[in-house]
Amino acid sequence: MNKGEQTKQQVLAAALQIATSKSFNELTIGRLATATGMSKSGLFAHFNSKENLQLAVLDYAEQIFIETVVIPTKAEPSPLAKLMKICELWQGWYQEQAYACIFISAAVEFDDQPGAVRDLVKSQLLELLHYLNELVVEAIAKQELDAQTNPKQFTYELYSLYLGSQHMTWVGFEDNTHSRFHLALKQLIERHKGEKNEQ
Amino acid sequence: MNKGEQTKQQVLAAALQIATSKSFNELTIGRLATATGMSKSGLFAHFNSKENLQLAVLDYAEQIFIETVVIPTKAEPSPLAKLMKICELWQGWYQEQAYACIFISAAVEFDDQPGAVRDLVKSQLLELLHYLNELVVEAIAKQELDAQTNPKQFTYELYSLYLGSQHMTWVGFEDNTHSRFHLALKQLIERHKGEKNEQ
DNA sequence: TTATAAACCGAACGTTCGTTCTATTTTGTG
DNA sequence: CACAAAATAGAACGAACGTTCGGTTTATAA
Repeated sequence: MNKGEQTKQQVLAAALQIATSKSFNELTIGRLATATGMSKSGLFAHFNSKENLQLAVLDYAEQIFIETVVIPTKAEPSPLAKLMKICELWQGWYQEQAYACIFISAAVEFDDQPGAVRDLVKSQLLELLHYLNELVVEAIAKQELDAQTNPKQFTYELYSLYLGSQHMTWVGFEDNTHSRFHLALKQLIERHKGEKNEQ
Repeated sequence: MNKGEQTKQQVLAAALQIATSKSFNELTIGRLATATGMSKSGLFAHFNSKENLQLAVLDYAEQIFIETVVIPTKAEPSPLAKLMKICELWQGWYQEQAYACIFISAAVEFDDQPGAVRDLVKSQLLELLHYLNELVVEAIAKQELDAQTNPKQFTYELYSLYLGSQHMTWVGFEDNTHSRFHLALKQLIERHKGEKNEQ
């Protein structure tokens, strides 16, 4: 690996740290330069624009997200087990040293300003939803979930609970062990498991 | 009403417009001055600090939120009807000209920076949750909902769906009529209505 | 109507922002 | 080792930020 790529990785790691523990607005070139002990211009040369830096950070974050919560899932024996494993790893992902998942806060911060960053965040989140949905479809195929289960509806409700778990924990309507989240999740799955249920 | 209070209200209206359609970070004194046709210093004199402006905007937003989605609820005959009415009005509240509810985006923007603004947002959101929870408790008392229903758990799941509806709509996993949200809501309520259900 | 207070403006402050230059140092290669 | 290329630094830019201050206009009450 070049010297260039090497320091770029270090810069990205520091940048992700800032964007996660603070926010994307606070991820400024000057601050990042200080954090890495570089000069503003020296650091800037790696990205050539603020927008490129933001895009690179999101790519880097996705890479780590995949390593941290998607890859470990592959070992699970069945689609439903994978799904549950993701839910478990999710909490650790965002809660390491931040209040919220970086993709979600990026979505909120960029939702109103058109551009490449917004487009990337949107596609990343959509990709995750599609992956989850795929697992749900597979779980139905393997009869782990009810045949009448609407996959997208299931995915929608599952992901809503994930969103809820972050928000509620921050606001103080959930404890640190996420017990409400886990209970809701358990019931969501059981509801789509056996016999005939509503609709 | 004084001249002072009068223009202050106009300023707050413009400020809320900016904070809603753009974001709180983009609510800058210079921009707000331009939007209202005032000078920076003249406008500044009404608040004496940026933080006071932000606090004032949140208060103003809460006021409008109450007028728009809480007050109209009072006319409903029962707690459960009130609850459903709120869910209906919610969508119109945030979707007027923004992607997200201002309180939620404020929560994300300030979640990592301690101070009066963060404390206010947190208390406002918690207050809403407590109000919802109160309605659930009343609905149980009037036997509109199952006696075994855990109110806070119900509130948690209800609000998670609300969070989901915003996020999913933005990301493109929900249609404009919020059909998944409404289906999930309907099933959540029916699940806690009749006979014996899970847990 | 006149005096006083409230409201507002214009200019400037020190900072920080993203970005652009021109050097200088460091790295990798023949 | 030498030399080109890549990486980094330093200084400066125009713009925007929040804030302060002195002065001018406007509203309000006697």
